[in-house]
Amino acid sequence: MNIGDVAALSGLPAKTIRYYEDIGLVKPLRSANGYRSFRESDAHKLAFLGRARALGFSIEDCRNLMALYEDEHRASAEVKDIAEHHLERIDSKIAELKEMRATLAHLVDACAGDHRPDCPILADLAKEQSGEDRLENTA
Amino acid sequence: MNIGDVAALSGLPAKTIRYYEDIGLVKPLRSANGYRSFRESDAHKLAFLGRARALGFSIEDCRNLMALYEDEHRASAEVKDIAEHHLERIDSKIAELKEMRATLAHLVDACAGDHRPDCPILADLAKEQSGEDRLENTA
DNA sequence: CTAGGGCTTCCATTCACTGGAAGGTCAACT
DNA sequence: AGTTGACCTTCCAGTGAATGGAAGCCCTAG
Repeated sequence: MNIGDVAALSGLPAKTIRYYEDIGLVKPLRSANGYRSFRESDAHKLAFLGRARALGFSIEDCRNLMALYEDEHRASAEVKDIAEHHLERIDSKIAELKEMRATLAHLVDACAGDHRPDCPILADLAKEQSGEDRLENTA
Repeated sequence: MNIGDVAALSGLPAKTIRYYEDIGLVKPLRSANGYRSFRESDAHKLAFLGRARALGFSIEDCRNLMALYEDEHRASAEVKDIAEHHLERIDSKIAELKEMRATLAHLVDACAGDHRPDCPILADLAKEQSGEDRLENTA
């Protein structure tokens, strides 16, 4: 299979597949003409990577997950550990975004959004420092 | 004020402040010794930037928000527009993360996490393509 | 034999910093 | 006067995970 074929199969852009070879995630063979030659197993790996990335795993996580996948003697605990850590990262990211969302939604709500210059959003961004900060600076 | 002082005041690392000067977000004066010399207004700007960034606005958004902040004849509608777009981005990001979270939590839940190699997480990542994909490829 | 599509490599760019090296400056203490 | 040590300067490189583009092979169809 040429790169275009695995790209179609895995749903990954050819560019990305080349990049994955660059960083050692796949090691396709080479045809006589210099083209990358992908085996079934390479296509399978790439699909695996695509799904892991879609779940938000980092490349390093993917590397580790692949290694575990290929290790018949793995302990599922190791996989679960990676997944649980990732779940925590997702959760804190969600929490962070929700907090931003809450603040921002509040400000957007308060803003008239008309032709006049008065704007609670800008007022908030420009406000003097909050309680804790003021304490620090006054101390 | 030297850079360390505004860093303390704004809560931004000195490195970041230099970077902001680099990309034209602040324009501190220079002392005879070559040190950056920040006015009150610069410190104020940096605090503004810090808060906007903390709300997740991109640097380009920050640039525009600053410009609006400094424009007495702005229409609050312009500010609100930027904020609403950002709110949408946040919402779709949250939705995306929640979806990941749901899938991942399900898999983590199903995984024994013991010494045995059997692992639903890996099984899912390695599975043959899903319904839609199979349709596409069979066609 | 030429046009096109697919493939190759290499380099630059993205975003928003961050780290580090090499060196100048300044205030304080010996 | 000398020397720490904290602070400041510039410049270059790296982060993550690709993505864009240029220049140039390769292969097939017409």
